[in-house]
Amino acid sequence: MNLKSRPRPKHLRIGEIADRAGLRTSAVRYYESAGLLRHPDRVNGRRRYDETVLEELAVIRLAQLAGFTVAEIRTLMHGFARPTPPSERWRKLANAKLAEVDRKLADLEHMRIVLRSLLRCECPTLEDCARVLPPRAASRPG
Amino acid sequence: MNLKSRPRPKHLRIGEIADRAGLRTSAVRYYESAGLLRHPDRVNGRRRYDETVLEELAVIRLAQLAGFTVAEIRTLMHGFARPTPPSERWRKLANAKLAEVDRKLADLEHMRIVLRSLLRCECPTLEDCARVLPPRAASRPG
DNA sequence: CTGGAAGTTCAAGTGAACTTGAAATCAAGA
DNA sequence: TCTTGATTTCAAGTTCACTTGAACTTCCAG
Repeated sequence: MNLKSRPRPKHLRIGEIADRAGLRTSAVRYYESAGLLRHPDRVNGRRRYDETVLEELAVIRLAQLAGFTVAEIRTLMHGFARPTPPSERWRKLANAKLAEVDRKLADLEHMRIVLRSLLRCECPTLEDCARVLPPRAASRPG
Repeated sequence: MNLKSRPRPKHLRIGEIADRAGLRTSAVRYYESAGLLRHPDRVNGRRRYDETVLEELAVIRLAQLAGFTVAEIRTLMHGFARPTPPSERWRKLANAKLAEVDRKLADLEHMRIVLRSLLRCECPTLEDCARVLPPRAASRPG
């Protein structure tokens, strides 16, 4: 039989996985405990991975770049009844996240405006600077 | 003497201060303990304020709207040799903050781009979505 | 066999800006 | 006086994504 020709799955320890993914081993263990990665096989108590875990870590990274929290990534990866295509998974989560990102963007743009005006300030006291503010808590217009 | 005509400083308790500022009393105490507000007079152990504290709270709020942390606000309000005009105080802090805000803005813009592309995803698996990512940790280009 | 690197678990620490809880005190109206 | 509500202090909890520390165990080269 052609046992040799079949590429047998190299078993990798957590240190090598972490290195290849640019993570600390503690992060890999954390992802496992947080339900992002499933429990890998163990050899004498130590985790043994095959290379597919690197793809799962890449998914995690992609989702992080998109701003998703660990809880959201868990939903994304394991929170759907079986064969749910990525398109639907993303749609379920990305719209809300987009709205969230847009809110944060607006906040930061506002900060920029405030900061620029503060840099042009000529008030005699700090209290004078603050007098331009709306009387009370009016951060979100009713 | 015209004692009546002189507006005597109404002494306000912490609850009223908090209400007028749109804060919780716990926040006002926190600001005091964090060195943003000085220790007010006490009557029978309870804090008594005059209305000027509302202006200091307005300064705090302004600074928060600009994105400053509590530590930075403390510097702003009490971290300068005495008669330092606001212009100089703001300048010392606002430039760095502006750079910080711009970095966060860029991060969020990037998230937006990623999210929009995910919403257009047609990959058969999540792992395929992630294949477009740069091989390893390349978040900041060298 | 030995030493050191790498692995294990579990609890606790990090930072930011407050909030909450507990237990006690105080003011004021019925 | 009773009772309610506001206040006090202090420590600890909250959220997030990990990291760190302590105390062991296991693997591997020499």
